[in-house]
Amino acid sequence: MSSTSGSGDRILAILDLFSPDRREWSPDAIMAALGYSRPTLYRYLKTLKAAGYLVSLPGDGLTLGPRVTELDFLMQRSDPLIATASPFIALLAGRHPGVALLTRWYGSKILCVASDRSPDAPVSSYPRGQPMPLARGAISRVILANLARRDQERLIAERRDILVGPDTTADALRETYRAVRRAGVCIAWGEVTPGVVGVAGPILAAERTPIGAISLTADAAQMTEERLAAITRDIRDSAAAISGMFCARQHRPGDDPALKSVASADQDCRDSAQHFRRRRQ
Amino acid sequence: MSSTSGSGDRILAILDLFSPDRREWSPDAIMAALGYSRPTLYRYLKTLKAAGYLVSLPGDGLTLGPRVTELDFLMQRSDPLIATASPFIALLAGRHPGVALLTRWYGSKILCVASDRSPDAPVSSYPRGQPMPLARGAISRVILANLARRDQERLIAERRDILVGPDTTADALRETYRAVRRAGVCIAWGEVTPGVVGVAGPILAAERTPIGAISLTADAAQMTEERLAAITRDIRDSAAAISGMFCARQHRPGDDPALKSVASADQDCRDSAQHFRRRRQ
DNA sequence: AACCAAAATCTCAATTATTGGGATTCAATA
DNA sequence: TATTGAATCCCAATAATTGAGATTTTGGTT
Repeated sequence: MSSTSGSGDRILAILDLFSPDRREWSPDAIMAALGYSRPTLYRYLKTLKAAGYLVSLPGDGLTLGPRVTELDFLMQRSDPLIATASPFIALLAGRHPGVALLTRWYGSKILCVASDRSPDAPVSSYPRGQPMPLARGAISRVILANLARRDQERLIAERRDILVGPDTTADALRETYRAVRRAGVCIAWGEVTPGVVGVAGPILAAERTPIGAISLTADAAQMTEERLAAITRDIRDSAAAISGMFCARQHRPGDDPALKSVASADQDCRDSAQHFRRRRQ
Repeated sequence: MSSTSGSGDRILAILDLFSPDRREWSPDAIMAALGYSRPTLYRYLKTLKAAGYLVSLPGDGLTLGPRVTELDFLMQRSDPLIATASPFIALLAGRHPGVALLTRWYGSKILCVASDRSPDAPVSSYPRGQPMPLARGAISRVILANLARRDQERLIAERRDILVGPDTTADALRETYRAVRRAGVCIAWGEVTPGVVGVAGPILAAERTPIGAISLTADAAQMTEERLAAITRDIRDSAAAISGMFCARQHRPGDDPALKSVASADQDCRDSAQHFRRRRQ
């Protein structure tokens, strides 16, 4: 990460200030937080406001503006990963009572980008758009486990504070990751939400780097051994199928992979999964 | 709009390329479209990709990335206009069969930022995130009608192509706007969607500038005169109430106006509307 | 209506950070 | 392994960004 475009970074840094804890910022607060001079900041704000990324509040304050909604609307229809994975999510939620999620890995964050739930599922606490914890749960673990060695090490070093705790050493982590990676799936009991079991599989891009995960969370109290085995199998197959289809996409660019039906997803799930796993060797 | 931050604008311009018609862009296409040099473009792209605004597709292409989803998630919970207007939208959709929308005006676009529909409503073609046409429909007209004189003129001049057509002169437009402004509400029959009637009221900020609109669209075939009168009254009152509440907000900053119930919105609808209209004189 | 304080914008010189041509490295494919 | 195209690096030139301070605008108050 050598050369970045400084000015652009400084503008985007303003958007980074907005968080669930602080959804309104005054110009002065931004100045203090980022150390920009007044004219410079107002120039940046003019740009961001003109484009709709920020809007003024009555009084003096700023919040995120409608342009982000517009972009998200587009993004939802643009991301081929979402298009590819949607039928699988529906399939999972249809077969097993629970909440199926598609999450994406970016920067060093995990974000839910699509979800589906069975009619009788407990309400999910992680709807679309919600960042997921990096240190806990099946999703995060299955992603971290599939990182390239050096990325994994970098992350362990950088986020030592949250990844390594009183009951986890760095070495234990590495061992866990190795096992998860080999298994191709990860199961976690009540790590994110008590009383809920989560099963997650990795979505891997061509170079074998994880770009996201597919998962199902279900009520732990109603979980049986067979059911868990079935879920695990479905998750693993779905993850493999999605990975394979997503990579294959590159050969038919511009081809809008019209949302596939749940039925055909089911088929793909069996077919592609095998092919893909075979190729992995 | 004299001094803008050039570098930042050039970065954001990249995001503007993405549209429903073209959701994938290759670096070369961007270079051609915007005329940036190769190193510069790649620097920009690195910034945008690192922040998650763009992601690489398999092959070589880029699409919008998960960061916009994250921001939208936040925005939805940050925008006090949405918080203020939500109960009114619910109220409208509850009282009248149809689709109630909250739209925001920014730049020179109209965007739907929240919606609700009655159980028996025909499906809306304008969900959250969807841009609305500038030249047709009750929403656009009620917003344009309430623009400050010079903004209105500027817009008429700039978007002459879509605003002034074979059956509309600029003067007729101005006259229409004047009438709509005076009425405080606008009704349009089948302009956006055939067979559908739309009623919209303006949401005005402190300085009387429109920042959005609240509207209800309903099946024209099932519309009666009384019903339309009732809707019109509700829309006008809601719009006035929201405008008043939104402006009042500035005196209790940081105060999270916890979502009000539909019942209390109903009350506000009557109360505030009168106050606000009185103040308008 | 006139006034006041705070917010937003402007001016402009200094300088710094950005730019782009060309060379180079990296990565994927045959 | 050779080959092509994509992505990055290098570095001097320059054009664009920056910020102190002055100025205007805005919104609220007496």
